[in-house]
Amino acid sequence: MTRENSRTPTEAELRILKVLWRKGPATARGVLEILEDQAGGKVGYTTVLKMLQIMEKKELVSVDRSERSHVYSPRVAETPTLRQAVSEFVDRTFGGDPAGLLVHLVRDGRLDERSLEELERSIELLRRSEEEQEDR
Amino acid sequence: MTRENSRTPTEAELRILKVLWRKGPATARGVLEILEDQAGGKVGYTTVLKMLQIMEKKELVSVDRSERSHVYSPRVAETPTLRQAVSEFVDRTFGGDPAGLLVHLVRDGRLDERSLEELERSIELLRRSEEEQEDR
DNA sequence: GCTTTCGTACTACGACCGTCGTAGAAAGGG
DNA sequence: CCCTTTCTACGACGGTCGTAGTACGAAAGC
Repeated sequence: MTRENSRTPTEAELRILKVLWRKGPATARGVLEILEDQAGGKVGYTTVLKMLQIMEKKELVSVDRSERSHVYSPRVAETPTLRQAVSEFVDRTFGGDPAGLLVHLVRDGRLDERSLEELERSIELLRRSEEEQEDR
Repeated sequence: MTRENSRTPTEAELRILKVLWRKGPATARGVLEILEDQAGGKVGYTTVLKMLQIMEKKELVSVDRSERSHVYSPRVAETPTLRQAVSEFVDRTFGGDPAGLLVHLVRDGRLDERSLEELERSIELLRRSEEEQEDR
């Protein structure tokens, strides 16, 4: 399977993107430091740098080379990226039908009350937007 | 990262497992035929065979070699496998918090009205069961 | 019996993934 | 000016993934 050009970021790429989404533009060292903080992740500096360079090639990040320390910024937004990841996962794992996934999720008991409320809000929002479409 | 020994099946492995879950024990050719039926998937016979052999090594399937044509059976059950896949995905993509995933799912507009209603029912059910626990 | 068909075993390959080592440029301190 | 630190660039490596070619034996057909 000739790897499709636009796939979801890999695991390591996503870890880095999350840092950039939270912190905004950062240098390789900046990303490294945050990565090291979280959950015993010992990574080499050059590893992070290489990752960022690869991600630039994939157009996941942009880079400002005007200073000696290059500054990387996310080039993809969080929401669509995650949306695509979900969509791909649903396709691969549940043949494109989200219902099965939902059953697993809700039954897992990992949702707290706040999450449930937000979920209900989302449902209402979706219903309303669909009504609008029908009214047209 | 020394790949953990018990990870979720890969994409191709999952495709094959799905066949075995639906059809029960099958030969390499049997699996191939079903795979070819669905969605223009042209695969080589030896590819499927190799996959099955790898999956045996990973203990995803068991094999009966008493006949010339080896017969493969799934060795992992569907529900826990999918559950694990979901869990891994939630960890990787949403840092272990399923709420974000749900929001994406709902917003994706891939859920029809029936699914939404079922989801709401599940939420209510979950709330009630949690109340019970608190009452104890 | 001889040939054609069908099955498994073995090997390989290209792509990607995550990880670094090392080399060399650049900046800054003394 | 030289030395140390701090960057980037380049290349490599061990692993997995998906795919398949080829070899060879066993079975089946004639």
